[in-house]
Amino acid sequence: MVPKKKRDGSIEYINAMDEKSLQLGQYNLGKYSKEKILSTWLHNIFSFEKCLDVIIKDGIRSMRVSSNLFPLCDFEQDLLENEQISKQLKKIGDKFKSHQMRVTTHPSQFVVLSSLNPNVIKNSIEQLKHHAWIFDKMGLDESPYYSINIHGGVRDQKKILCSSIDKLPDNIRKRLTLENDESSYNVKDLFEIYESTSIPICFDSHHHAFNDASLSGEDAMGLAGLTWGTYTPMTHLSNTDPSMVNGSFKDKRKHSDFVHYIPEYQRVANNNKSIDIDFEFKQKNLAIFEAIKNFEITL
DNA sequence: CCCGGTCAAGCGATG
DNA sequence: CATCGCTTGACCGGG
Repeated sequence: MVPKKKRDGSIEYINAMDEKSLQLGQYNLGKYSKEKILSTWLHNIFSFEKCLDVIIKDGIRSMRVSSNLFPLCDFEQDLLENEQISKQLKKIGDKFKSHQMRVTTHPSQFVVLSSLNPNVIKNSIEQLKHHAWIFDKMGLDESPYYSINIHGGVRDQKKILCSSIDKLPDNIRKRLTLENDESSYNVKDLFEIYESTSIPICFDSHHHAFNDASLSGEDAMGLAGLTWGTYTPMTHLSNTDPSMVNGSFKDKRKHSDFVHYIPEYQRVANNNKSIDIDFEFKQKNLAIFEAIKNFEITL
């Protein structure tokens, strides 16, 4: 988020990432020319670099790459092979590396490698290929340090999940991480997947509260930490909004604007640099600054 | 300008 | 059984 002065002199914070989207319905009506689509994509990746500059200036060392930089690219694959796009992604990748930043991406909820429908798996792999293509273009190593992070998907389908993972191309599989979710795959479930596939577990302390496998947060994070080898484990942090603590599952899973609570084990591990944390708060960098003031957490 | 309705996809929870 | 929510909201068409 960056400050912007309004006409009346007051300051409001706006999203530094000005991302444009395109709609399939409009596309199918022939409303989008190739030029329009390409210019939207270029707008997004130039905007992305501006946003990255803000993050770097803030001293934040981790950034999530949007899954929507190239709307409708599934239908216009040829347009992706473009000199300007390649150059800009390379430039962004170089900037990430020269500032020792950790880069992650979180493909959408429609990526389900454990689906009972083979076509869903096929489409999921296409999505993952696209994310891996972006990381390749940025020149980021094939390692979970630069992770493509997804959820386990359909509950109780570990066999399908493992066999889908085994079939993934290297440039996806070597970057893949699995995150525990609130209802289908907890940390113990994902540890079983790890034993068969070597896919590291991205521990989410908020999700863990909903689906804890009878493990304390500390033990769950410890178990997830065993799956990372020499890499610093990535973890996620978010909170239920205090006004929602007595609400329904739906209300409680929603992420708050700012940080209200950091589990002590996660705070300590962050400050001694044995884990990294992705802050999932709606106010983004503003939430991080406020947390530094309020919770003795360090960048 | 501003507003309300709408927007590809999978899945699980909710009322 | 329709709707909502999934880190982050944007686009479109009509007033």
